[in-house]
Amino acid sequence: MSAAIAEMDDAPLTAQIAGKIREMLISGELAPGAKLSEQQIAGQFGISRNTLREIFRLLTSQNLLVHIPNRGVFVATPGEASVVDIYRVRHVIQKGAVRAAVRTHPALARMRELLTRTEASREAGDWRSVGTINMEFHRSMVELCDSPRLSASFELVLAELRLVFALFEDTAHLHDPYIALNCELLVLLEAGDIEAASDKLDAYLARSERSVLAALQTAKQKTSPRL
Amino acid sequence: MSAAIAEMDDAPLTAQIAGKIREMLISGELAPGAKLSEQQIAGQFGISRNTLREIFRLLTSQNLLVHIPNRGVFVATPGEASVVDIYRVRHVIQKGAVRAAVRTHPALARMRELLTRTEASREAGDWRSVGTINMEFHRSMVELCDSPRLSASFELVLAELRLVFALFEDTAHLHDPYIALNCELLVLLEAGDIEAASDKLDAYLARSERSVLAALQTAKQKTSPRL
DNA sequence: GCAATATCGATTGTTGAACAATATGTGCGG
DNA sequence: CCGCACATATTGTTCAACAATCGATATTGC
Repeated sequence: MSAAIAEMDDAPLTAQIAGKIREMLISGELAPGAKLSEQQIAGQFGISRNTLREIFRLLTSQNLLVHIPNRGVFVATPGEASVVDIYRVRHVIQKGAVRAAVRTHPALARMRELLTRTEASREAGDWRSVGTINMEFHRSMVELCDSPRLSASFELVLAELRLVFALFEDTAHLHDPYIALNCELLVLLEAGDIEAASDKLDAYLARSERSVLAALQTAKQKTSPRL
Repeated sequence: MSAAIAEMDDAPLTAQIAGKIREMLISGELAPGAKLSEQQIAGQFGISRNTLREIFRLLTSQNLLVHIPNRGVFVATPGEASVVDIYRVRHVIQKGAVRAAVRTHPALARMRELLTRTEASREAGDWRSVGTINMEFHRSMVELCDSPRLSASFELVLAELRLVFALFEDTAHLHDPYIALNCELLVLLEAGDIEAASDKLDAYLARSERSVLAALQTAKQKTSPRL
């Protein structure tokens, strides 16, 4: 009945907690660079240290945590190099997706639906939601490839990118200008104009990367003026 | 003294064993579909069950093992769907690499070197080595992107592909025809002819995929005539 | 005899405690 | 001020145990 939001009872304990920690990471609840003490986190979630270590291994393999031997695990702190790399991956994979696009693909319909929901969230001023849906939009775009492995790889970098966004507090202006670009891109895809869509994607990614890098720059200045 | 072959002492125990198991997987020592009992494997390597579970999580996240809750972990058995998907990923990523190629990139030199070593191994009749070097060749190609994350993703599917090769016994004819194609492709890249190189890559991948699928078909018939 | 069910056994899931190995921090002496 | 020994805390790893779950076997009823 009320099992609407988060009710994954049956899933193995490690998956549950891993999901929770993942949520805390991309929501910024766990600050980047923070050290995650095994003892403390294990106590906090009421699980054993051994079980937690399995979870840490999982999240580390997803680039959300960094594991330094004999030192512990830390929340990853994506720097400019990571952002550049992430957008390089996006460029390759998403361009491949656009090239593989066919007009009848269900992913296009999903993208259209997400776009309307974005509009709604934007008018409601829910920028947090706008960011989430925007991510989903691009995730769906990659599904044009019909490749589970490619989608999985892409999801990895998207999660990492959300970690970057968690560094900022004001995400509004980071998403706002791109809704329109998303819309234009989708129209081109629905029309089957691969060439134009590809160019539009280039523009989108270049512009997005620049603004993320800029925001990262200012954010870094605020948190640590020197070093 | 005799510390020639495998002596990674300092690395954490889990990394060591994980590497060993990984080797056993891609060398076919652990047959696809085989169940890996925690107790047995842990005893075999003289490590604890807890430590082994961390390793299993790692290899599972790399698609080399399949983890079924409350059932255990099994060596992944890539089927036709996996092969098709793997080549889809290769298509997207490697095409992106070719597009990003610049004539002065060090990866090109490495590819050239690997090609000569392939020739040597081929004449020596060491097909096992030919396969390994061929993988390295394509791995280097992806490094044209200068993207650690893209390289990591690609390495994942390559490892899985080697798992497929482990299903066959006669890998000679699977690599032989492609040495020449690799060479032609490299020549085009060195000449800076992106367009031609891209086409050549398409041909390579299409042909390789077909032969792998064919080999998989016959291999499956031999192991399990029905079902 | 055969199908549905109950039971049993083995394996995985998870825990807690223990010890070794390693890094961090502290104080001492030079 | 610098380097070195020591104390401390955390991670790395193991072990033993118990709960939960799955598969197979044995039982029961028809």
